[in-house]
Amino acid sequence: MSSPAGISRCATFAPGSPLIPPRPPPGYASLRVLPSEILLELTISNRCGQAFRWRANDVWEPVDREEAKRDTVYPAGNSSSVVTKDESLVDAAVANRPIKADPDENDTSSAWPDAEHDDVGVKAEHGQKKESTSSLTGDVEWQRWTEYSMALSDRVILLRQDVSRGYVYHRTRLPDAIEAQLSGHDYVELYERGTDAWLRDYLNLRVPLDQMYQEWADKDKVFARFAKRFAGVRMLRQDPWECLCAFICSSNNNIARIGQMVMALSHRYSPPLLTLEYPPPPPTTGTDATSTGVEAGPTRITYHPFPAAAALTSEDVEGTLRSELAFGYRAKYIWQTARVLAQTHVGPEPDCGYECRLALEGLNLAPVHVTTRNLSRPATPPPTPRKRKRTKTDANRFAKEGDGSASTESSRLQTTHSPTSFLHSLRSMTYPGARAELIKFQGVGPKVADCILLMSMDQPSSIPVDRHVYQFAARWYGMRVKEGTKGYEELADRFRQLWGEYAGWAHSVIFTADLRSFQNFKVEAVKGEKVKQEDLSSSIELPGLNTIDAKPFVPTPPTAPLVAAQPEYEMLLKPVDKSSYHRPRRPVSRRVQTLESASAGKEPTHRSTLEGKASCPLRPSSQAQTSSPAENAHGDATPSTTMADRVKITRRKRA
DNA sequence: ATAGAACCTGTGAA
DNA sequence: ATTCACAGGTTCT
Repeated sequence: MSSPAGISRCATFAPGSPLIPPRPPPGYASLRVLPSEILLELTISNRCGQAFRWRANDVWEPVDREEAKRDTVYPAGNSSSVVTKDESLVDAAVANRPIKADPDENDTSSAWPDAEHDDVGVKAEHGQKKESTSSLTGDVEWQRWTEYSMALSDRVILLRQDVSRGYVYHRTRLPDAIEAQLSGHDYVELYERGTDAWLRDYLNLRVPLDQMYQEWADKDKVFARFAKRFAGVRMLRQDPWECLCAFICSSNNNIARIGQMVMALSHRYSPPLLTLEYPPPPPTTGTDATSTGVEAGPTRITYHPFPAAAALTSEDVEGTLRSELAFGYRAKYIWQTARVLAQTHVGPEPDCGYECRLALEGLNLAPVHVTTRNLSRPATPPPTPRKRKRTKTDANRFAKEGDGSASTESSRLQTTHSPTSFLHSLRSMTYPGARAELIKFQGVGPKVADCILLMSMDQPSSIPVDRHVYQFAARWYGMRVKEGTKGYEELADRFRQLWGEYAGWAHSVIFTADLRSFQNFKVEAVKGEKVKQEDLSSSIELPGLNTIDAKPFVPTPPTAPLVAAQPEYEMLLKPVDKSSYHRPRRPVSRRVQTLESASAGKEPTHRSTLEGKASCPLRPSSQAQTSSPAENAHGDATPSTTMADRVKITRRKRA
């Protein structure tokens, strides 16, 4: 166990030897995962377009010189976690207690007291009161972490990745009232274990990613180009309801705004769970505020769970989403979807903490919590020759019926599922069956359905064919199809032919590599010299790829082989890809449309109001290193206006 | 059955 | 200062 001497700060990589024991920060538990199996930055970061609710905060900790004396023996090899039973773990956890949300705050514009501020993590004014940081004596060495955090229904999960050692560290934060009462034993037994189980499930750790990378790279030269630089792109197993909402928001939208919308939805329609405080960077780092001289205060973040469908069913939701949260035309889709779900599946929602409970019990499917008796639809793929297909318009009508006054037709369709359990139950359906169910919702088409299936419903072969896919299919694979239903399916099938059962996972690697947000990811910047983009745009010799005959591909239920983490991992630092491809121009007709809508008395696109300039430091400025100014709002979470800032004006014409 | 147009909003670039 | 294209599409005609 020879650890390199100088790996103190944000080591991009060092070989993750199983012999190197984990060194979790105080209060954190360890989960053994090599970076080739998952790289959080490429997976849960809200820049990836997969999950949208994780925050990324920089945290600095003084480097502990003397070896942390931990009594645990860490097994080498496969992913296995160690939950330290040491009481000091709990002590440390309780020491840094979360701050309560201000109860006196009076916010009329929102349902929850803090909703105007917390979703952006307001910087506190006073930078003097440093409570947790040790007094910084002369030459303290600081280590910077990126900490990801997200609220589940009953807790906040904190995640850090130690790439050099091959561990993910996690920690559970609870509301004040609960955390104060817990003994160390309870903390571990009631919460930390559940978090660990949830994390394994959520991160899909049973799938051997590194091994699949090798297989994909063998079959696909294009994939091989990205395999090293974009190692660790793993598909999450997200909550279906949240995933459904997020990808309804995704239509005709960019990743940054999708994330903002999902966050805004949470903060507006679910109560605050707890507030955490992130200290400002230590002065010694000299990364940030040295130029300004302004001592930054701590960043406070209040976490909200994702709201249940029932919270989005009241009449005013659509208008609120539209005028206050700037959802645009997607407001109606979200509202209708929530309404149809809540009125169709009338069983009680699972209690708080169901995510971890499900994972702890090893139950992948929803029907555990709710009896699924009078299902109107079979749990197996529906026999397609139905008399009269239930159309989206029908669903729309159904949504608009009064709450209690269910027509005979409606009541016949009701189930004892809850919205949550119904969506979970789609995980046990076949790909076409679950897809058909999803497409019934307004705002869900083939692409969005495939996103949901891939990212939350155990359909790893599902390939969402979007603009990117058409583009790189043509450019890199020579697959040219006409955009449209037929081309969509053909393209997806051909990629399934190429990549196999987990084709959707491979697709995600290419997709991520194709994001402009990651255009410079792990690319050594040659000083002053721009790397030419011809590398990627130039045609690549790919004999055979163009002639894959599109046999119908029948997706199979996912298998879950145990992960065999590869101990070796090499990072490629070749400055190969600095691509920015040129997207195809859209039809000129859009110009007309824009002009027309602008002249239709809408609010101006750019508001000049400055009053609501509250920044949105989802990530501290030091972390936003987007080098491409052309990045469409990816690089920084600093909108010109806040959600609460906008004035409601438009009474939309409803056709 | 298949094309086009329309749809909200925010941002960088021209 | 203004305008425009574009962003992980879907719905309607």
